[in-house]
Amino acid sequence: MSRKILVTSALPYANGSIHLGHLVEYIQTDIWVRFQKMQGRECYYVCADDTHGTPVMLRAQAEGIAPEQLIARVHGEHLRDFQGFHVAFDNYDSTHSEETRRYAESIYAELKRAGLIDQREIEQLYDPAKKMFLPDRFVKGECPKCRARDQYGDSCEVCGSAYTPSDLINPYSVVSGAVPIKKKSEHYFFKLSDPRCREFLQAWTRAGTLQPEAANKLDEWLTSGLSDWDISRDAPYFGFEIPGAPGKFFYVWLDAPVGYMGSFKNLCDRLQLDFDEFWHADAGTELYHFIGKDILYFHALFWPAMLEFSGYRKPTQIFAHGFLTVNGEKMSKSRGTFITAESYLKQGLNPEWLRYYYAAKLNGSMEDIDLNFDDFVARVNSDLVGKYVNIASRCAGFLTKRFGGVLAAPELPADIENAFAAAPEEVAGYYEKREFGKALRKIMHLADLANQYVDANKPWGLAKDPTQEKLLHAVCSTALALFRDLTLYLAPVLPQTAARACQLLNLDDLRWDDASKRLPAGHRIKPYEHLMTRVDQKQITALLDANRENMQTASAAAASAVAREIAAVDGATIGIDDFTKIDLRVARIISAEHIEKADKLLKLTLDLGDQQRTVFAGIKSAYRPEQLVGRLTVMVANLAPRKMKFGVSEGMVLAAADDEGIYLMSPDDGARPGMRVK
RNA sequence: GGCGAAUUAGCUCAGUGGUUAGAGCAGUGGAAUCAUAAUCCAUUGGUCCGGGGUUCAAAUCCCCGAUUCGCCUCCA
Repeated sequence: MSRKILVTSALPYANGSIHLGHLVEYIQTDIWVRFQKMQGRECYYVCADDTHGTPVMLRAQAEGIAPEQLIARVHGEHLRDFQGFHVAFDNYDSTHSEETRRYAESIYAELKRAGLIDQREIEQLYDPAKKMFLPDRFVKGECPKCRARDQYGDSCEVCGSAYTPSDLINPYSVVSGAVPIKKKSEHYFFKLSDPRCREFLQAWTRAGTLQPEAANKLDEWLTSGLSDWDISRDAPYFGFEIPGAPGKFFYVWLDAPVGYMGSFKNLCDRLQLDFDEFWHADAGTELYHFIGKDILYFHALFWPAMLEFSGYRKPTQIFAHGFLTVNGEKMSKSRGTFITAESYLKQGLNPEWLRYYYAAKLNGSMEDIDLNFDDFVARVNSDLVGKYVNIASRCAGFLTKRFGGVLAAPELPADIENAFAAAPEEVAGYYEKREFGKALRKIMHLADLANQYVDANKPWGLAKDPTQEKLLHAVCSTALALFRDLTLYLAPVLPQTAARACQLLNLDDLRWDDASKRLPAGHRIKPYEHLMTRVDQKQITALLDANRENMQTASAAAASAVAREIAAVDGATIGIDDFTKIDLRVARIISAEHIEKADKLLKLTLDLGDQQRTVFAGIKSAYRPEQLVGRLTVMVANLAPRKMKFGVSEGMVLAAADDEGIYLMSPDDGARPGMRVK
């Protein structure tokens, strides 16, 4: 029986644009799905926007629109970006749908009936100005260990220590700037600590459902013990209200994976498919989730447990991939070092270049992959234009001009015949295992053979000799037959180029088993039009420049939004008395040195006129010590001394900072060390 | 701090006990001129992160160290 396969990619969050990091996953999944479809398998690829949660709610407020308006707009943007990269979902839905609500509610009801839902009171930080509970990310303050300022509620970026939001010194709400208070609330928990869950997960995670590295990671988590999972959030919250629990909503991570079901149900209704055939506990069909390694926890623990104890089938396998780095550097959403899908397309870069490059780097593991733009240019130009497209380009002209576009029977030398005959199975094996890099390596080796064949037979030489007419015809027809095979193998990666090659070859479509059938003598092709242009390094430069500009605009917009929020809250202002408590002094930096093992700190010695101070400043990323020595700056002179990992810091220097950089304060000319700043 | 992963040619990567460690690209030398996109032939290049060990034999297995990156739960 032919395989029936349901495939998902992780749902992108509706609070942000699709960037090149997201695309690794969607391109990976799309290639795999296209491959399965070419094999003639019944395969569906569904996805959706993940729409619920605090960030979406707050962003909609900041924009002055309803969350529903925001998610509708973002849904359109996301779908546009995916289509731009030829990611062909069978359905792209939203978690804010009746289908998803229904499955979320029924799964919850089943878990409750199974005795796996617990209720208990917990204490959390609460924003009294905004009247809402604050997730960790929305509370900032000073690190309890090293006193670094503006640290998130979970861990310190300066000293790396982990803690809880209530440990923060001088905490403030990122939303309003108000001081959070502690408040109790009743929460609902999925009892993952229940022995039934533990036993089930121990078996499930070792049943070949995960990559070996993922299974190891899960093993660590399982042996260290699972605690219950908090699945409720208090109003105000954009999401689904929990049945029978007014003011309580499903946590976004509960209904996000349920969105896979919701989206598929929506597809079933459109195409008259049988939902149960894919989701019934005993379903004989296959279910695969492509995810990033960062959300393994949710997909390999919570999600299968939810499905198991609510009577549904579990995923056949979870395919986790690594993160994307760009030119060797980590790209981070919050830092804004990302290139959006939209800007890539707007700059006129070919989406298939990126699909090819990612595919060349992808394998079945969760290792990170690096987008190195120099390598990108070299690889795309050499492989796709130089090797692959070149074969058609150098032979199709003869066929059109000399033979009316009609093919002769191909005549392959034995070694090439053998190499190509073995390819369909080998390449298919690589695609199936998600070893795309190996697949492309093999395909490019075949392209090399095809170019060698052309070179050995020199059609341009044959063309000058009227007695060689027949051989010229055979050679060009053979080369084109090889080009057809290569197109077939590349089609999952390059759907658009493959479609245009089909036009050239006058074929309706390409199926994998066509590889065994040569184009017959007498088949007529169409005139050659160029199939792909080269990447110009200048296009890359322009792309990088464009995203730098975008980021500045974006951070400026974000800053003004924060300013509006802060201005709206009375509690955020202080009186002059509060300000005069701070003793600010002009100081001269008389020495600055690196600290062994410190990632962010420099050790400064400051001259205050009548005394010297040692201050550790988190400015290593922006300044070299030799740039600092001798210059004037401003310090807080009456800050309590603080023991830090590398010594005692006796104050702090003032600097402006955002995601882009750190800028130390300087007084105008004439200021002298020790002068008070007020 | 604990645990884990990675480190191989200028670049991107293969290679998990067995000749003299490979590929593509880049570089160098030559050939070709069909292709408004290029190719073909030859070739330079390696302390396999460092050190120690096991073994007849180590890039591969073990130990120590360096660097980078993750994870260490209610964070998307």
